[in-house]
Amino acid sequence: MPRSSKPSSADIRIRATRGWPREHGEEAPDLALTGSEKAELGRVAQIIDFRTVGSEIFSQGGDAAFTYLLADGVVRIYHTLRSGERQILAFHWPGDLFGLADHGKYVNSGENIASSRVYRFQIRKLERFLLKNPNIQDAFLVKAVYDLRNAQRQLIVMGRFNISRRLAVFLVDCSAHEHYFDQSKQILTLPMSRYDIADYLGTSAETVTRALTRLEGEGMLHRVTARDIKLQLNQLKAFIDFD
Amino acid sequence: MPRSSKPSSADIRIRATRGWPREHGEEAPDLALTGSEKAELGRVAQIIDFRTVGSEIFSQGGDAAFTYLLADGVVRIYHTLRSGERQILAFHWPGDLFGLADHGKYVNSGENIASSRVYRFQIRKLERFLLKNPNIQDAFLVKAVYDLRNAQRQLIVMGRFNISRRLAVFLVDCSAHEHYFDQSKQILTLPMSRYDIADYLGTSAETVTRALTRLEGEGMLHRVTARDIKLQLNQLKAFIDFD
DNA sequence: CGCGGCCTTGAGCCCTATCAAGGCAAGTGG
DNA sequence: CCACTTGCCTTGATAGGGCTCAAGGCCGCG
Repeated sequence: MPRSSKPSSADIRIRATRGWPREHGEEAPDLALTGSEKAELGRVAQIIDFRTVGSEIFSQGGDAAFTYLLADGVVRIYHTLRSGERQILAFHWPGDLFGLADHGKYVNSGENIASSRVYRFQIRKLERFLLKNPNIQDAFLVKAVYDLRNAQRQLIVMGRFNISRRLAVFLVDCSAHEHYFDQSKQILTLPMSRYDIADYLGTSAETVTRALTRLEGEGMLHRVTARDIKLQLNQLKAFIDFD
Repeated sequence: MPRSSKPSSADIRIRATRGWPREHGEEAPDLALTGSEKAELGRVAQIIDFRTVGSEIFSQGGDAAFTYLLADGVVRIYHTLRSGERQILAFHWPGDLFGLADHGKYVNSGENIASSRVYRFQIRKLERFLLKNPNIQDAFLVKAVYDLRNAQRQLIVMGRFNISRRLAVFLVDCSAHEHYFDQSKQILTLPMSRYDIADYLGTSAETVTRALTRLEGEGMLHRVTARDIKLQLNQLKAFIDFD
């Protein structure tokens, strides 16, 4: 059951770089918004808490009233085909914007896969607001371009990598998010299931498991538990051999 | 050999919708920019002609000085991996913006695959210009989001469709561009090779041919010549069964 | 302690990649 | 005007990666 509360602009952040993520597996920094810009943005926002995992934040085909900014937690964005197949298009982490719409309808669905806190902006209000605040509008543009680069990167991964490499890329990407990666132990705690990973990588849950087994056999990782995975980042990055 | 000339803002257009392409296979309309906005935008642009097919407009890893807007022709955007494999990320048609960069370097390469005319904007100038022209900046934001939706759509296609369906989607998408699709004869004239299509769909040229053979066998299309293909759009769309 | 969801492993098959070779069309030079 | 070249397209044979169906194991929770 989501609860909404008054906005506190304190921790408004939009995560993006003005370019391709630098060192692969490094978290992108926040865009530079001044305190007063954050405060203004906070004024057009509501905060909503999603405590229970797996609640729908918005739904494919539903009326698109809001654009969302994740403050805390992890969100999966997915599209469902008529056949019932599901493609996960992105996992979103704190500082990400989401809620693409078309002609007033959401194009995808969004669900939190960990207890989450989101800001939401009424789309019409936000549009007017951005037109009056070119610096903030610029931040949104930079973020959109950043997401576009990421989507293109994923297209490369899907188009040219086998499942093992796709998985390796995915794990390294996840390791960029401090909250889920214990730097000292090098242990990644996955917030999503094998099915989620499979639907993101364009494969099946079984194949994800098998790819994990293979990577483990190669000594690139070690499954402490199903969701806690010790990574050998250097080996994984060498294996990925991106670019 | 590209030739540059003075900008004439007459035909500046940015093709995008504020949402997911409506009827699949319909060309997106231009964003509403006033005549004076187009004129202002034209003032910060140069026009360049690329007569010979296959010239490089910009190159992965090269210093990113410009953002490009296609006035005429078709452009392929691709990324080359260390292994030499190539993934085509997009084909661009008139009204499209391209030239993503990171930290001053282009992330991908761009080449024209048909005689093309492009506007180019010096990136620094463009950024300053957009900050002073919120309506135009808004158009760029809408365009970026439009491209993001398209990239996500392609992710669905790559993640969940077999090659025949990917190809069908591709052909229907191409048929949206009047200049290459003879409405009365229902004949699509492909400006790109089988290799280009393969590298876009994440497969091989042989498999593209085989998929064409299969679709032709099903009566969904007919190869008049290798590049001229008569489409049965209704059947193809039914076969795609998107959403 | 038993249940249910998630994860893992196995067997068989199919789609697609790869390697190889031949066909076709356009352009070139004699 | 015709042989030759070259790039692109098509078809065939074969192998293998990944999907699907099936079943068993593990863990957290009631």
